[in-house]
Amino acid sequence: MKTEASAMDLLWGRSARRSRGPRPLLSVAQIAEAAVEIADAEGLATVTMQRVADRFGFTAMSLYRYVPGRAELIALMIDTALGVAPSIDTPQGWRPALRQWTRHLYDVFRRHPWVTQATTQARPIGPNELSWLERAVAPLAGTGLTGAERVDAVVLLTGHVRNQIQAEMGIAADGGVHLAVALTETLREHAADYPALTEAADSGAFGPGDNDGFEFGLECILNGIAATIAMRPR
Amino acid sequence: MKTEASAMDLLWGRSARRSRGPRPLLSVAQIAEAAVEIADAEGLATVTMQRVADRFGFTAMSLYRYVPGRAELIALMIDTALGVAPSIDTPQGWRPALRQWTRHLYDVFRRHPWVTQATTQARPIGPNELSWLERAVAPLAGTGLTGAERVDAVVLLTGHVRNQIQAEMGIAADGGVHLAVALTETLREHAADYPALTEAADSGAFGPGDNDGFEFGLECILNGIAATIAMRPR
DNA sequence: CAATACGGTTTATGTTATACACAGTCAGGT
DNA sequence: ACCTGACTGTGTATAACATAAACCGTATTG
Repeated sequence: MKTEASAMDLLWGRSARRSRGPRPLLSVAQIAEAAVEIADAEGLATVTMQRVADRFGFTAMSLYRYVPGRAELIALMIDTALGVAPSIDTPQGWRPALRQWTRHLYDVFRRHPWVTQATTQARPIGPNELSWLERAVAPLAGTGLTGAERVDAVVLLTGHVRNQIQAEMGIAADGGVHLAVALTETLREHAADYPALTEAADSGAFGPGDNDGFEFGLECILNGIAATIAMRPR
Repeated sequence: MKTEASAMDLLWGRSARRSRGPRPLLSVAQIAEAAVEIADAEGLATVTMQRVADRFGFTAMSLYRYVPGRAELIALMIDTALGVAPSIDTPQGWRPALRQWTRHLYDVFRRHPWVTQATTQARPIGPNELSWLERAVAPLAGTGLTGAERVDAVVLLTGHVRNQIQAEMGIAADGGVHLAVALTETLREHAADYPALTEAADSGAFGPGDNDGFEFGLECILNGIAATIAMRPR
């Protein structure tokens, strides 16, 4: 028999405590943590049931006592990696609060870059992930935005973080060469077909310069939210 | 022998035309198109070399004459699915132009939802993908933004589209139940832990209502870009 | 015409998730 | 204090997958 608990049950700790047979030597949390460590070190693809089990000196199959399958394990990994959302210590309005929140999220994603890959598939939401949502939606109360819009605004910020991390991980990888080089070279060859990009590149768009896409985008979104709020009746 | 062309060579059509042996019965484009059809119909995971080859009545191995491996095939699929970027027919400034561009991109992603999964890994950029970038950066020329910022702004929009599609594909999938239901149910059980979210939900955040996260976010970002431009010296 | 490069196939290998049945082990009622 | 049965971890097996290597016929080129 394998675990019958759904991913949702596991995430929300609804495991029926069975007290009959031998005591389990592992726990779902332990397994998830080990998997996260592997993913942090060598990427999501290298997280196999085998490797996780090896960490404990167990066989791959033994993990199926705790987790229904690999997909559910990954869902657990995400919630484990996110951890509970940090509290925000700036009470001066929604703007600095969201700025700080976004930077916190950015840090987490930088520590666990594989999360961007893992979160692309449909998956259940765990308590930690929900806590992040909660902390971001809270400061937007009383801004005149509807509940739906408050959530949408937060989704916007999350998307920015995801996208930024991905870009940093190197959107282009042609034999290990960095995006900047690969793209600039390609652009040089096809300058006629991509005049606007070429012009942007010439003014230093892809250089390793002081450009910080994350901060630029963050302020941009915050400006946009502010503008949207401003045109709302209070 | 297999194909020695790199993904970049394939994408940019740098295939050395060999005229020696028998004529190829397939083409890289045909293969990519077939793979895209499979992914559209049944998801990226079901795109195996076997299934693609079956479409032509060939063996899986025959594909390796055209494509170095599965990763390169996926890169080709992305560029094929994107297609060449549509031209923008509104010359009234960058705002409507970018709005239209983003909606176009949104449509493409809706037609090929698997692209969001595929683009999470490091990959080479193809001519079509670059054409999309080009069309979006162009209207931002002369806005006072630096080249780097122009690209950052476009990346922002792309991230929004990606994120939105993903959300639509159902961030939560607990046995086929939709995000709205699953989340609202979870929230009800833990209302005390997530007060702000509960409040937002009560005001209709997750209902199937008239809320359109895509349009909200889009206007938000455009507002933000406008605000950023406004505080630039001309 | 002969050499050779090339397209497609056959066969094989290593990796993966996972199904299934078995053996040891421990809790709980008697 | 015992059984007894539920539950845990293991061994073995299977199927799907990507891909490597060797092979064979064919069509082009010298």
